Amino acid sequence: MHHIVRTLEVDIVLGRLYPRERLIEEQLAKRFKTTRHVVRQALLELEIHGLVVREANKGATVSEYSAEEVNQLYQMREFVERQAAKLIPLPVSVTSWQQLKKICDNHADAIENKDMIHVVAANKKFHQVLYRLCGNHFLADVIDEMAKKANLVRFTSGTDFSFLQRARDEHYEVLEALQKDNNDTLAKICIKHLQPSRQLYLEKRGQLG
Amino acid sequence: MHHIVRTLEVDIVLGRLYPRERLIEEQLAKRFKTTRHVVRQALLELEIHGLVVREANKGATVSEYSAEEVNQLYQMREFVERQAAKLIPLPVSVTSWQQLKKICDNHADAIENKDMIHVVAANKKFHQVLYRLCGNHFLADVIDEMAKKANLVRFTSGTDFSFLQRARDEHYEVLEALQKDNNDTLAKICIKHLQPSRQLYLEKRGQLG
DNA sequence: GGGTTCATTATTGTTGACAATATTGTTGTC
DNA sequence: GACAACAATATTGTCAACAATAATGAACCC
Repeated sequence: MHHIVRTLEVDIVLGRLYPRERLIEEQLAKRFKTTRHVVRQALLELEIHGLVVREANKGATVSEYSAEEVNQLYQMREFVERQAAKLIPLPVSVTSWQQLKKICDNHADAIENKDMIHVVAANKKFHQVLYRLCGNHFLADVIDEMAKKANLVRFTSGTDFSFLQRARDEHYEVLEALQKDNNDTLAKICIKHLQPSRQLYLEKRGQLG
Repeated sequence: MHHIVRTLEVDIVLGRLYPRERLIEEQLAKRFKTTRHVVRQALLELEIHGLVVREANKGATVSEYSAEEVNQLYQMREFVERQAAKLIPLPVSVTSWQQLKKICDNHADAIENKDMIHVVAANKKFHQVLYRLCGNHFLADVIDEMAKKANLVRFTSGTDFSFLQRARDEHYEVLEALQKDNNDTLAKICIKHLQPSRQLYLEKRGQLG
């Protein structure tokens, strides 16, 4: 079941699913070669995480955030990621650093190959491993949750190459900061890393509304 | 279905359900006069919120947090509640204030009557309405989520009267602060308000382990 | 008696069918 | 042609029965 949830999340990140798009149980059941039952559970999970909205007897649709909500969401992300960055004991252990380095390199490779699925996976993994270093898993979980919600927003056209390159470079900046002993510097980079997707969305939204 | 979730949450707050206690689908189905199916969904929801743990083919049990996790949880609660307190525009509107006042009074009444169910309900409502004033519903939601998790910890023996009285008095302190124009003061009261339950748990835990 | 295998029971996991509801399409009337 | 009432369809919600798995207890062997 969790496989369905993850796949739908990826669909959302990659813009294969749009906000307000309907999610029909039977169709999903057919697609994932399973029964409506397990699809239902998956939709419930997505609903709880705020990625889809469900109305009784009407069904599920992909959530949509207003510009105001997007601002609130990013305000929250900055807030929790800054805190986590401040809590990470610096410099980090060699093993942690190497683990992150590896993920970064995978991410970079995936970008080169325009393999968006692995780009998304490596990117997600990088942030998860990074923020778990703060030592507080409640905080790390919230960061992860907010990142998922932000995926609703980041409907980047798949080939926004400079956008991806910038993210990649910033990951290496993070790696560098993790070897030094200045949490404020690390926090600054993390916050900076949040801005492009936020702005991209608000611009696109501005064009529409 | 949501009714089951809420009822089980209350059971947890009131200590009618203990950490590690098994939750058997059929028993719950009988108790709530429904089918296992809807019980299952309720358990899934509780699992996602971290209140129960489910193992494949083995069933669901009420979650248990280690002392370390409790510390992390309260660290997180202080962090988010402080932030929300700082964001609330002060002084609050008259209508908001009166709404909170009413809830406070209900809470006080329920304590007098030793009506624990309403005590819990009013207490929960007070915090929800209060923190929603911060204007960021993502933040407010996280605060709510953390409060739910903390309920696993606060297995207060139902008649801990002085504990309840103190909470009640602190609510009125909050009300007072909401009429003034000092977010730091408000934040301090909010943080102070968190301490008793944290300490109570750690003491009890200390007795055990 | 201690341990191992096997049967029994308790519990969860899965399925298909049916009921309830909302949406859409159609007909008939004015 | 616009509107209302009704019929048909699409979709979600609920249920009971069955299958699969894990926990428990009994019988057996050494």
